[in-house]
Amino acid sequence: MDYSCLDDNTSNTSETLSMSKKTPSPPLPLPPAMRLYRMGSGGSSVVLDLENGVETESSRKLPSSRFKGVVPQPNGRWGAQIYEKHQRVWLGTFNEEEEAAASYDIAARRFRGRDAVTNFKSPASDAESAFLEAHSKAEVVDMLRKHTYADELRQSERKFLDGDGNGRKRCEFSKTTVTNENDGVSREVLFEKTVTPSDVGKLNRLVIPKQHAEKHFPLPVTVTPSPTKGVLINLEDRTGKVWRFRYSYWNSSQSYVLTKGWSRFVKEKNLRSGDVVCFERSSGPDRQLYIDWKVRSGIEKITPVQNVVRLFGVNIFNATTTNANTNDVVGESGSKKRFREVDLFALGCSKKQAIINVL
DNA sequence: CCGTGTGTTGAA
DNA sequence: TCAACACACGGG
Repeated sequence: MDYSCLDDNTSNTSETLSMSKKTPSPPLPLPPAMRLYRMGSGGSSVVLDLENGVETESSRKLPSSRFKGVVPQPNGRWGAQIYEKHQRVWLGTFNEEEEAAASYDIAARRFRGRDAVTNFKSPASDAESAFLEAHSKAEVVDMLRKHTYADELRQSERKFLDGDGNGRKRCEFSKTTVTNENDGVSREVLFEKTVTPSDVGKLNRLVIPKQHAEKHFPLPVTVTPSPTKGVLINLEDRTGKVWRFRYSYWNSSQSYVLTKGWSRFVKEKNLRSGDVVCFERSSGPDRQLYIDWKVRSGIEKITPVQNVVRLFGVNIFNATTTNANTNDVVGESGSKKRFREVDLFALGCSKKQAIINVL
């Protein structure tokens, strides 16, 4: 948690050399079938061998990463770290091994120059090099840890393109939901979904159309009857905020869903049925995922929206808002979970029940 | 309670 | 410099 060890004055700007050394080619991917997925956490974690769905209690060994600077975490996620001055600098934890590897790469370039040995080829554009130069090591590390690097990079490039170095208040949002491409770092639009009433209702889940889910968000083998707890995915929105959702497959309804975290998104963005959510992915090596939203086209509304939360046509906002508002202003932490519970209480059912109702 | 990331060690 | 391993600590 402390970057005190980061000495930003160390000479590292190896901008002098333009001719790049060559970076090692990416390691060979493991055959998916041979991969082990971990469940649980801490010392009591158990390795689950998806090959035959058997817990191999014997092997508590964590799987090594095939990437430099990447270390496994007990819960199946991946940590990224880089060393400098005999000290480890923690770069954060990530769901995907490649994500962690890409983060290491970024740190390596910032710490050791653009010719640093990295996991992936991408020699970093001039724009990105400049961006790295413009930020301290601590700042870069912070962005990596908060998973905001890709977005900050994009923003800086947009600002640059807007000309007028006095980038005062560039009126963002002018082009609301950009299915942007020429945004410095390009993004690929994976798919969009017009949300249904139940997507924004009490079920606290978003159904991802099967075709899109299987194409873009393949889950690690739905082997065994054991209900996979799913995975956590991070998506960044247009404000740079990172959303973490649980993504899993519900056998009972044969559907792919975003669950944990989704209702919070719905609430914050005031999503209503008919609105559209858009999933995008950075074309860069980071493969950062993005989520965007736009209000239902057509009916242009005045929708003050803020104080109305309809459920079955009933505005339940009053039942929850009082707390929500105060908590929003005050709280920070600990309060949010409470909303959910209050909401559910108002509905006269538990979360579990809510889910069961779907099944 | 759970996950993060630090403490630590030994190998490269 | 680096990854492996164990687990203390802090947030939710």
